[in-house]
Amino acid sequence: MSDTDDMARAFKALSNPNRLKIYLEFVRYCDNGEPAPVKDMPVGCLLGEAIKRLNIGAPTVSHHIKELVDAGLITTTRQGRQLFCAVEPAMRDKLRAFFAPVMEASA
Amino acid sequence: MSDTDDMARAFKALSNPNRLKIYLEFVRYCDNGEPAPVKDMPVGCLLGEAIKRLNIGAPTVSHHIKELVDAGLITTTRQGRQLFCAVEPAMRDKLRAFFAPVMEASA
DNA sequence: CCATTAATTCGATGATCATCAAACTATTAA
DNA sequence: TTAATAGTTTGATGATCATCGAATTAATGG
Repeated sequence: MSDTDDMARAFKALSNPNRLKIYLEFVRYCDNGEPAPVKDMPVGCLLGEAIKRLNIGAPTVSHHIKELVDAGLITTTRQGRQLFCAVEPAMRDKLRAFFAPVMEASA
Repeated sequence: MSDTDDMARAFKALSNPNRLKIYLEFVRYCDNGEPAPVKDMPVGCLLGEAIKRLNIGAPTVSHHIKELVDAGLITTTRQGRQLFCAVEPAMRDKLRAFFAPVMEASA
């Protein structure tokens, strides 16, 4: 698997509008510019609220979350019956680097 | 169509490995850090050489290029029987901004 | 005009996708 | 131990996708 293929896989994970919105919820929650950003966010929150906003069922959200995990974009942990998600910083940085201007990247 | 949907569409266009490679050829060619970067690159070049590298047929490349255009990632012009492609700077910047850290984006 | 070249269109095919409803598992609470 | 809650799995369906071969259009060169 080439590096390009890794990127393509990440893009595929972000190519579904609902999945992108879910990822963005996590990004906003985890990377909001605070000195020590909160790392985790309960999916229960998504299921309870965001699902209604997105108008998709629980199985679909579950599926989307797994896709985001498989693409290396987020990680999950479980606490009791709740799932916690966190943005994977390595992949986020990879994406940033990918779109960084060539001039800056090679400087 | 929300801004998020625009992004999702761009990601979808980049989610196919071959299409991503084609786009990257254009990016490298158009945005190589030179003061006045060359803007255009003949697709004929792709068809002649890169196609062999990618191992896909001419109809497929033609299709991929149209997808990149529809997603707003590149533009094309025609000269004689050759097609010329250029990276769309607005969309490239949008993608960069999308992955820019929140801290920097709001500074 | 004819042949060649560059790219597109068409039609088809097998593959993957997004989503759902129903059934299920696991955890908590009464 | 029963009920409720959080999320997952399964199986299905209609939709979209990537790719191809064949036919097609458009431009160039003899």
